[in-house]
Amino acid sequence: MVIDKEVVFIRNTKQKELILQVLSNDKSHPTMKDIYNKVHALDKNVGQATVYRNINKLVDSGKVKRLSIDKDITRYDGDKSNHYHFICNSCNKVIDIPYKGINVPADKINHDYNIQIDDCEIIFRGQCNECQSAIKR
Amino acid sequence: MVIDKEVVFIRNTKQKELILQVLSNDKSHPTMKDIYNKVHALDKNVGQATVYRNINKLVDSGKVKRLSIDKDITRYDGDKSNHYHFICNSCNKVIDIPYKGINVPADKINHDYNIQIDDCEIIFRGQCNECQSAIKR
DNA sequence: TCCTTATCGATAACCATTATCAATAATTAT
DNA sequence: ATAATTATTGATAATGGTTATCGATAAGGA
Repeated sequence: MVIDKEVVFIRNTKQKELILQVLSNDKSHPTMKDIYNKVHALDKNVGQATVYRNINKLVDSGKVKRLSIDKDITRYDGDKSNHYHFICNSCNKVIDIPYKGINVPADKINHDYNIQIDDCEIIFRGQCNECQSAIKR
Repeated sequence: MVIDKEVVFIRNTKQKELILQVLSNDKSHPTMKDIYNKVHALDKNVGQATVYRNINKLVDSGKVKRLSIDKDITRYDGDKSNHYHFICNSCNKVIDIPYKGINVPADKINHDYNIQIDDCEIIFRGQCNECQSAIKR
């Protein structure tokens, strides 16, 4: 439980703008390295610590989502549309699954468990089309 | 895509049995360290590499679930009942959310996206009761 | 323009996990 | 039972993603 969250003035920096710009509406589920490479290509002076720091800030402020999809590598999602993810257990391919049709009764859960749900991440795991075929063969 | 999955004979070992026993029906969402400590208390000869190896095998065989709940630390779940998880963004407390009432149309998604869903992990994030109160104050 | 200090860039430190390898023990064949 | 094969173990080194540190820089207010 965080009690003394000291007030800090947040500054806008070129680096932060650049990183957000690179992530905005990116549907490729990039890793930190992917993001760093893109950012660094646009500005050679940006270091990777800065990318880490700003990605974390963007996640904290809800502008970007951190995906827990892959145990080995953290991915980020700048796509703000409501959707979930499927990851193939064989080839690790990630597929976006739009929100529609999935009914998560957050209000009822909030009430039943006396919690306040701010976000819901759904991860489907299994076999993609190509890997199913490869196994069947 | 894995093609040449060579056939390997799997052996039953005391260590593997012990680790599964420690994890079975454990609802505390233990970390690797938690598990290692419990196992090591029961058998001083078991090394942590062995715990890592066997946990991974148990996850692969579906006997235990690896939870992607916390970005900083991997947790495991030996509770085989259908349920999802809520984690408090402030104090990192984990609460089990039973399956009932959440409708995930896996069959329809399988059909629509031509995939085969084997597992569905849902992670709710937000504020637990105690941390909500602390913030409101 | 000056002042305060959040942020930056470079790099060291941290730590969870995996790789390596000789020794051991589980399983199969004799 | 005994021997042979080899998956697994235990110890430890290596890996790699992320964070901490720190002097320098620059954002934003006075």
